[in-house]
Amino acid sequence: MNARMDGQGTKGRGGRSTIVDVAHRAGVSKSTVSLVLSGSSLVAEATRERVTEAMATLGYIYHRGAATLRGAKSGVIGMVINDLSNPFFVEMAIGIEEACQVGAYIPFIANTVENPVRQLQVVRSMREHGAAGLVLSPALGTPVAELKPLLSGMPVVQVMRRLAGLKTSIVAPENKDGARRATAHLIASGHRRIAFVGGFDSMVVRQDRFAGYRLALEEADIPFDASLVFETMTNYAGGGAVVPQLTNLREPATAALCFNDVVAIGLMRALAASGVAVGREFGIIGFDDIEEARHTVPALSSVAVNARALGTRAVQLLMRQLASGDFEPETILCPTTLVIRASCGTALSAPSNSEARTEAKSKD
Amino acid sequence: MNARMDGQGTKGRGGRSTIVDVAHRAGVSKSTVSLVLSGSSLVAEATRERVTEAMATLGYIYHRGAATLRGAKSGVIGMVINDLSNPFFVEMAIGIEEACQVGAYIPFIANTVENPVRQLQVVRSMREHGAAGLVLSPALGTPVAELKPLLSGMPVVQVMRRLAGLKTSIVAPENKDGARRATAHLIASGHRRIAFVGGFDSMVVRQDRFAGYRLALEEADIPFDASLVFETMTNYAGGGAVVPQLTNLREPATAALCFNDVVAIGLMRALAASGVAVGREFGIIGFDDIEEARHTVPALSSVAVNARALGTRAVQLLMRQLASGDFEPETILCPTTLVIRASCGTALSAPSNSEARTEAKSKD
DNA sequence: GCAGAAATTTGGAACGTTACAAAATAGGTA
DNA sequence: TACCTATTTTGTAACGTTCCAAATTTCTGC
Repeated sequence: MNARMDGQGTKGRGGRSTIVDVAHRAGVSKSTVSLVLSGSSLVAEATRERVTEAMATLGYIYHRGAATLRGAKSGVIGMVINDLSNPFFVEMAIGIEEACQVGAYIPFIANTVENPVRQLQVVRSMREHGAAGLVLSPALGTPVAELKPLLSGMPVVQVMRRLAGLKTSIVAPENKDGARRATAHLIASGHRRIAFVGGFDSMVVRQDRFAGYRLALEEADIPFDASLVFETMTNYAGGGAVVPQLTNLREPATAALCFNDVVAIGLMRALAASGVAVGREFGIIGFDDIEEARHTVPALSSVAVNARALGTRAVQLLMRQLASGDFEPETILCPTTLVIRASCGTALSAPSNSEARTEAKSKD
Repeated sequence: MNARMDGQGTKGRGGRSTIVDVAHRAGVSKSTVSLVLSGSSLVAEATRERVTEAMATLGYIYHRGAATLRGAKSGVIGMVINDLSNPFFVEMAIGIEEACQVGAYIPFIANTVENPVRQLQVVRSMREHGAAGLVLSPALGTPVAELKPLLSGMPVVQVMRRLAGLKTSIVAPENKDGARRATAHLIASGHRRIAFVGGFDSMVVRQDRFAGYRLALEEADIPFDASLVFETMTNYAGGGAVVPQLTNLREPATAALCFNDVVAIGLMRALAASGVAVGREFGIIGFDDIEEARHTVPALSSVAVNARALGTRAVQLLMRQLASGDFEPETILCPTTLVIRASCGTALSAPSNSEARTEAKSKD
């Protein structure tokens, strides 16, 4: 209408070229460009080509913000992970990504570093950016009351962990059953003084695993001894930290079920450093079966949680809800596998637990 | 103007409440709400409180898409990482996050799994979502021609790796110098047949490290022998794969500088499995100094690259450019440290290299 | 060559936000 | 009280996109 703009580019002044610029260049209306963008079959092949070409030469970039304004779905799934320095969660994140990819969603990861404040920021930010849904592995000590309003109206799947007061879909391993089987294995190998090491009582996951541990004791008529339970950080250092108390028990423990592999490895290293022959004198079973468990000396027995599968299932559930529009909470429990290696010392006398898997030495 | 809407909520029908709903509820105009949102000092304290309260009760969520439409900056930094299953890059990612946090930016991570196609998708998606800048650790084999147009007009820092034809800011370790010092250490310990293991010639990082290796040989007047150079995948398996050829050399090698720690550990395990006493019979030095290097048996000597610092510096640079609006490419090289442990067997006879650090046994 | 159908294309009018200029209100002072 | 200055508040016009109804073009069969 008014004077025509400067030669090439014809950008909308902000540097970024718009759908209108493209339309101009291709000699069509912006509606047509929009149609091309959405892959509509209405537009004629020749036109489509002309438009596509114009987009390429102008370096057009789709402005998703403008689109969501009109109600378009963003195609982004937010994944909020508590601790990416833990290889277990990394593995889970990879599973999440894989599943997103097949569903044509793009995952944006945020690492909360177990910091509830940061988690709040990050969830809000994802929300503001129009994420279609969230996969959440919540930080420890998350204040549910503050988090909840940020999640309303969008599908959320809590994976691996779950918050006490937050009613969303959940994908988690069968923690209780896994811990029960691991403990039963130790018992069947002759242990009766079995410690439970790692985590804090406030963690729901620990509650589950701990419950499995107690259940196995109960089933074997072994009295529960609270002095065998050690709360500690869930990292290498945490595992190492309990050694002084563990070795100073009046009635010594002969084995330990650890909250996770990282704790188990920390414990194993510290015990070895203080002269205890792990595997022969002391049995250890971890939880999660991270990659490293295969490479420690002795190799660590562990309750295998398929982290990748966990992530994958979570996204599949989320995508299903997204597709159906029905966000009704749903819970999926994934089975675990007891993997017997050298650290529990008793591979030979392994009981007839059909669900246990003893790894061949040559497997590595 | 027309009939008033239904009681509570008064949402804009899409479920999400808007600035207008808030304004209505607080009895002010939407302009005022916008002012409150941006923390302007123009608005009276009483009004601000009323508005804030209205936002809380309505569960208002800021629509960043609408804001960017008006030219607002998004406050998001995209971080595109080639491989999050590699602990080195995870550590770097954590550094990136930390730095983002202090700068009040929110990082969104995307893992490209070394897949250039996925990388393209992910970069485009970040762009579409209005990321203010990008920290990029590019995937191997990235087609620069396709990537370049997606990056125009936004500040980008390549970290750790760099693409041959892509002119952006760069933050990288002093690869050449680190490799030179590590090789010199092996030479000073009496080795003359030193292999270079891992990576492919197309990787710029490997070119740098390889150049340092050759420089050290040259400085010691040791002729270069191409049969000592092994190209292989940069993972555990890659390191293990070279053992057959390595042990079948006419003139055997007595030591190896590896492209990175993961390769070195793979090599170490495979050598140990075939009966070679690493540390005594064969010296190995890795690169990156990942956490695991401290825990292998024997402990792995390595050229320490401070991954976290690398990430931090990259973001700092990016934020500086974002603040100044000057996106002129800049290169930052971070120094490396040679960490001598047991795997190169010669800690005792360590040369007078003032920059080398020999780790005390008690350090662990 | 024409009506009717089918295939394409096209103007707006939103969507939720911000910036700007202008309006309203409050606070002093003569 | 009337006037001037600060202090607050508010319409209005974008921003780049999609959607819908309506307009235009291209095909059919006669």
